[in-house]
Amino acid sequence: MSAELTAAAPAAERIGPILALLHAAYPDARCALDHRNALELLVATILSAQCTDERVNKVTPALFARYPDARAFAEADRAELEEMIHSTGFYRNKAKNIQEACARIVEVYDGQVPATMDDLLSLAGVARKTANVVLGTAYHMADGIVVDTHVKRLAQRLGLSTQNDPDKIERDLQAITPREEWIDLSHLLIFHGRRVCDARKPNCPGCVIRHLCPAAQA
DNA sequence: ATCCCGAGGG
DNA sequence: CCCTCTGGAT
Repeated sequence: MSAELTAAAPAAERIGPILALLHAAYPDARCALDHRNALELLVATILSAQCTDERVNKVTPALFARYPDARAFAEADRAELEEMIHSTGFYRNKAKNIQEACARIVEVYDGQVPATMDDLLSLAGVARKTANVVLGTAYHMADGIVVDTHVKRLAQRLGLSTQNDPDKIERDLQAITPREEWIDLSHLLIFHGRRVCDARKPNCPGCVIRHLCPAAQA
């Protein structure tokens, strides 16, 4: 007889099937921010705050052509940089953070984006979410799990965490997810969040993991 | 808790 | 009009 897993099962038991079903649904899940190196990914991720990746990808080609390295960003004219990233929102904070972060990368890290959590967190505008993106995708050294707005929402709906603070949600996810899946987990939840488990009107009937979701609507 | 901030969708 | 988008600093 099959002990069918239900939405009422503990998160630690549901995470395996959830990962397997999402892997099957989104075999191409990956970082959606266009980039060619760690610095470009860092800048794109800072720009992605409260902004769609699609919009970030519209401004970064010209941005990366104009500013090819950390020194170029650090020495850029602030007003010109602000204009180039204006459409991503929060453009004053983002321009300031990019320039301060790049100045430190030049002065302290010899122009190379650091590859440890503590060093990344010392950069302006970089907290755990952005640091986890750079470590996981640019350096393939997942030190944590990316918890953005999609991961937060889906973790809560799926009952993988009852917390509200992203750092606490990250710890809950770490506790039930094999480390080798930490990078994929975020990409899978982000893809699913965008295509099915929308913030406004989730498409539960079309969801491949609805039978494992406490929040699923009939 | 509040501020930063544009763009797109409903 | 309102809500949301790969957040972070104060």
